[in-house]
Amino acid sequence: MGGEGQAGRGAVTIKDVAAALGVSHSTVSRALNGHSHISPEMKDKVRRAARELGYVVNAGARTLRQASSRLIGLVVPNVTNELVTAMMKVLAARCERANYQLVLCVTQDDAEAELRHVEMLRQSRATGLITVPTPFVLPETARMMAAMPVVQFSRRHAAIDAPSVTIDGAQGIAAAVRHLAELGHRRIAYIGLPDSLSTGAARADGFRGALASCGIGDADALLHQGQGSIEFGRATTMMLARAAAPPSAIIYGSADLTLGGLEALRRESLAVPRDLSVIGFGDPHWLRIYDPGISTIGLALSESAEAAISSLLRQIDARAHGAAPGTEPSLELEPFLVLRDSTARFRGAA
Amino acid sequence: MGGEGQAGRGAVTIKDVAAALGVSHSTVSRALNGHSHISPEMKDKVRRAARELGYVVNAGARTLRQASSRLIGLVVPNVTNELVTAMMKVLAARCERANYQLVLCVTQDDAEAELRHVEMLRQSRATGLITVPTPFVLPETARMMAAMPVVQFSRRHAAIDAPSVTIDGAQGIAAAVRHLAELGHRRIAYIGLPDSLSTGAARADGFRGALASCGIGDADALLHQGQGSIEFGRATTMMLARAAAPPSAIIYGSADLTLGGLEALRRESLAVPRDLSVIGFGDPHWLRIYDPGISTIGLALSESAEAAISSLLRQIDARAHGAAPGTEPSLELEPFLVLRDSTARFRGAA
DNA sequence: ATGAAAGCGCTAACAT
DNA sequence: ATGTTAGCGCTTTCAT
Repeated sequence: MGGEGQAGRGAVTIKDVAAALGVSHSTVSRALNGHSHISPEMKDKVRRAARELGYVVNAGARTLRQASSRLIGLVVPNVTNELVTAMMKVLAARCERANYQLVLCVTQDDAEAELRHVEMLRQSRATGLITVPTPFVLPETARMMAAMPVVQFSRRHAAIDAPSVTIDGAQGIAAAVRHLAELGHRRIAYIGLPDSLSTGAARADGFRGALASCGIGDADALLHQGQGSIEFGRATTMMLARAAAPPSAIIYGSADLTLGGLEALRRESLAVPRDLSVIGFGDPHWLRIYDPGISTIGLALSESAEAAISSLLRQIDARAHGAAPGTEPSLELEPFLVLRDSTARFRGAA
Repeated sequence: MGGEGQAGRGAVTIKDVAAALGVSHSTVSRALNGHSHISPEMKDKVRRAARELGYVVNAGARTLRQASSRLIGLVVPNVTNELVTAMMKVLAARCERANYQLVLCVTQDDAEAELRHVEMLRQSRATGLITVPTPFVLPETARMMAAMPVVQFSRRHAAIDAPSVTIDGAQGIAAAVRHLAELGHRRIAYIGLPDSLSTGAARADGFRGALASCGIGDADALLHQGQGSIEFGRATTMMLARAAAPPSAIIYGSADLTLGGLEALRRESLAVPRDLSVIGFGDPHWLRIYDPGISTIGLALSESAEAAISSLLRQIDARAHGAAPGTEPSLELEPFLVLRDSTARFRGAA
């Protein structure tokens, strides 16, 4: 049934199909691409012949002709973050429907890797890209990005001249602080991401600001920023739990930090929320298996992904129609507090 | 500082660089690609001019010439599975080093989507692909795959003529059963994936076989297969816990089922392992935050990913050297029991 | 060491 | 409605 469908050189081309039918190759092209002035029978004959010969259109040749490929880049630091997986999922679906291919680029937060990836995307004439930029984007990277439709997602970097879709982490953390303050807590700790990440800086700011506006001073002693690893969350929580003057509540600044924190709390057999109130960040399903259920700062995952993608698609459209660029607005979504059973009224020194 | 670096038509080409230097465009090509017979000074001049003009090689044109692109496809049902994320991570790293781009294709276990993705990969002359095949691969999909280097990962499908790297789920489940039987358990339940998935079928087989070889009959009453969702794990666990004759132990057949199960156990306040022994599947970090720590069937994640990638790369190499195909062996890795504190000696009726 | 020229597979004028 | 032709940007002979 049909030819061998060889890849590479020697593959069957429209010329082969044309020859087999005794027509010109442009007729084949037209038929295959559903052009207007082509007789239905011819269209059918061509279609049939093409599939019988195992013809597969050469996207490269088409790209060369049309000067733009149907690739969309997704440049992310890792592949396990909640926001990233949501983005992959939604973007993959959208790409499939719109006949784009999704090129996944993992930077591991290495600026050089980021540059190499963006370079390759430019080389393959990617239509656009969505990026969670590394902390220290190279000037060259920013310059390359300037030449294509780009959306910054989750994080943003000043050097990149592209709209962003982010989550208002400051508000999220502030809401958590306020909730705890209302419950009477004063010694509230925050374990978060480093200032090098735009997300880390914003969340820490939110923490400080909320503390101040709640009339709680001496923020810094309870503010811990470090690598966003499970390990750091665990170690810092352990340290805090064993401190001479432990906090009565801890807020986490990322899902991994929360995970490490919960592991530490279980090991230390801390009674939550009796001895310690806890608020996590993000809402992975496993927060529900901890006993008690962990209150947390929820993020509108697919919503933010959708927003970013729409922004990118609008830029792509604008470019296709030769419209003026630079009008795309940035967006900052509000997170929301998900209250479960891990916070309680402050009941005196632990 | 350099030109605008326009994308699409009007971008600067080697001809522009050549013109600017008053040399021929083939000289530019040679210089840029580091060919042998080219003077060092010329190489330098060209390099400098290229970067000053903002030249970016057109990968499409190169592909057209060389009849193969530097794309590797990863075709997966979803993007959250432990094995899949491990694969993405490892493959992304390998691709970056070897100058490939990783095209992520998410099928959602829909055979039609799978076909469309594989078709697009063929069209863009992808060098090869790694796939976690859908349960019901279309003949057309299998045929397209026959034309390129392919490795099946985690699952395998009979219609696809390509080596596979899988995990011996039957062994994993059997080991879990044996462990529980040694602890005196007789009423052992298994909650797993459906038979439509090769993984689901194998694991269920392993369960039945181990039960029989441990002299425990009446398997079917305690064998529950269904959608691998958190919800199914939760509902089935709930049902089992409340049954007239509940099991004294439960084994889960996927990480999501485990997650749902643990949620149910927490809700029902079942004492693990006193009232119920539990063994999970896979080893996501959150198994450590449940109290007690959950014993589980551990998988060699990166190892299996590496193996699959190596197999693919070997096929690609072989093809490049015109070697005979079809000699690549399949591999089945052994999972291992990770013992924590969720299993205990059977102590009579609950 | 460099230049000239051909051609990869396709699409899109421009003919007819 | 179909055929002819040119050319996208690149690599690669074949000359020189």
